[in-house]
Amino acid sequence: MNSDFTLAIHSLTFLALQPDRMSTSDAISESAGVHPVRIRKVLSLLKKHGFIKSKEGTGGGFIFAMDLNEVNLWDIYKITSEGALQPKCPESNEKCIVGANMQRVLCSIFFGAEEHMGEYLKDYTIKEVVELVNKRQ
Amino acid sequence: MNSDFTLAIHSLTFLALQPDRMSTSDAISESAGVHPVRIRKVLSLLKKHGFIKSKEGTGGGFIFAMDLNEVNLWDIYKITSEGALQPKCPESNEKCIVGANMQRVLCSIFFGAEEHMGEYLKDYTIKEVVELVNKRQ
DNA sequence: CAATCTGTAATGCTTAATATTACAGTACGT
DNA sequence: ACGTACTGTAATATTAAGCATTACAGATTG
Repeated sequence: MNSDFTLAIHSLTFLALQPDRMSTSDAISESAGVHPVRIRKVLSLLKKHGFIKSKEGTGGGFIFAMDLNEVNLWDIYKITSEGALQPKCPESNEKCIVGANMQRVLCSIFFGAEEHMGEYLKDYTIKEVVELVNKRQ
Repeated sequence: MNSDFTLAIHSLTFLALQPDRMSTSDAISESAGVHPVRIRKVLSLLKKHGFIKSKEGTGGGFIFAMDLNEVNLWDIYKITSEGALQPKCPESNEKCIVGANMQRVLCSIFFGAEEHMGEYLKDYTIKEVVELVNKRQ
């Protein structure tokens, strides 16, 4: 699984716990244990989709822009990892009935699998992730 | 998604269409467009779990060992890719409540996602994959 | 105008996936 | 018995993907 997805969840959860002030990419990256530039790349995506707001300059940073209940993991998956389940089939042999059709069949099956997983992920909002994180401190 | 999974499906589908004779790793690898050694590695796994039988020497190869209805994609997923959905979380910051708990929370969520996807994959047997492959020749 | 941020491109590094080579072991045909 | 055609697997090389790092422009504040 793409780690952009987990970094996005991590970042949003972090921001959810700081609802009143801006958090810097440095602070989030320190919490997540990755490079600040990587966090900014992920946050840039989240901003583009309206989940967070950002502000440049001194005292700037990132802050949640929606209600915690409105954001679920499927939303985040879609923007960070859609298609990640799809198998990267090599060029298979068109002369063979299996080779010629397998890619089409698998793509359709995996697309369904992703949709199915989506139903599961929709049940987790950031609010619930925050609660789970808070449970054992 | 791990390509061992799709190669296993490809191989089993190939064998399903040759129920009466043995197929060589060369023939399967040509159909799948990958190196024979890689196919043998995957087939070795399938054999270990009883899905296929193999025979060495002249006229040898691989052949299906079960009923096509008995093998579903979840069975294959489990032996080739179990845990593939799990995020590879970097060492996050234990001093931060988010960093300290996120991995545990995500692991549990992703485990659930995999189980959920399993319910979907169980509905596809190799027999059905064969039928889908045959549909448009 | 100096300090502190975001935003993003470019480059380098590290690890995972895959291909390739090599060779031992097994079965068959003659 | 011996050459040929296979599987089985380890070791190595190559390629691709993921990620870190560097660099720097632009925005904002005091």
